[in-house]
Amino acid sequence: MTIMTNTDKADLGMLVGMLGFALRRAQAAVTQDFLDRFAGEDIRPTQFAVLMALRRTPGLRQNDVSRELGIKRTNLVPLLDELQRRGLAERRPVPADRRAAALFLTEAGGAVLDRLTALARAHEDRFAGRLGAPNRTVLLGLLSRLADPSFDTA
Amino acid sequence: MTIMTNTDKADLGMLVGMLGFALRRAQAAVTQDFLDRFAGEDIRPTQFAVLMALRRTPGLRQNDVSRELGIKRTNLVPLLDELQRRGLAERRPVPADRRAAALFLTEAGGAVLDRLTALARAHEDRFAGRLGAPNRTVLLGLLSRLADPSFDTA
DNA sequence: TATTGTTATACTCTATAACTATA
DNA sequence: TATAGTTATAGAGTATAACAATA
Repeated sequence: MTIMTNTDKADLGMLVGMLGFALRRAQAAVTQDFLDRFAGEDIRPTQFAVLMALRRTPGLRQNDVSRELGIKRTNLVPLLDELQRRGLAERRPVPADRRAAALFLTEAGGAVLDRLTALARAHEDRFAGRLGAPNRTVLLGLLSRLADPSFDTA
Repeated sequence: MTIMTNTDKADLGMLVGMLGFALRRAQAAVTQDFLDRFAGEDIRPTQFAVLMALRRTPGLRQNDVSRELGIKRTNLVPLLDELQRRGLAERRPVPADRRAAALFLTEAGGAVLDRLTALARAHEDRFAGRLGAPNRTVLLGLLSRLADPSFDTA
């Protein structure tokens, strides 16, 4: 009896037709490009998302940020500790609720975020180029639809 | 001076228009559904991918599997240890290269994979329903294009 | 009683260096 | 010298339970 072996490239078969697998590969490519570009600023994707949220909506509470960005409250604490340690964001007391902390970009944080935004634009442009700009819009729509359970019964 | 606060839902602004963020949210939704459905079989996405690859291409070497699926060789070892411990897959010596191990589904592994495939089909159907079947095909095409650097200069 | 932020902790995923046995 | 598989380990990312202060 001969033992069958196969040293060819794996034929992934129906695996490549599965959404989860396709998403994983696409996200790996996009995340790697992000990490390369942002390495010099030492900013991770989640930190960038928080800074963006604070620019768009100053005064957010930690609770809001964690809920909207899908970060557990408990994991947001050390992330904010570091942004604060680096002088990019700050927690301010909320007079109306002394349990809460309102979050703001510092002036330095705003300047850094300006640089980061330029990096992010080049990052987005790379993948817009890979897709074609109209397809990028299509993709964003389909991805948000994937994440939205309200389309389940439709 | 009044301290401005904002307890509304965060306006995520241009964050929702970023591919990385959209991919993260979509993948979270898809992965959660996968984990829910596969919890009873105690199979994780990566384990499932390996089993699928072994069905499609019996006799693959660990090196091939790790390269094609994007798993580090080193992390594949404990994964295979467990599949083997549970009697779902096995390593067989390769006469032509005594360093290598050829990977195969066991009979029990094949039977389990039949069940898993049915779960996977229902899983895929949920999101096909969320998108509409034609859109699912469009999405898969755009995702594979995102992951393919050969489109960079095109 | 419930909520906000916090601490401590654990589990998964991923990544690197170095070893072994073969080639 | 290089490669296949392995070991040990470290770092992210993410998860739960429980606490103090406040509502």
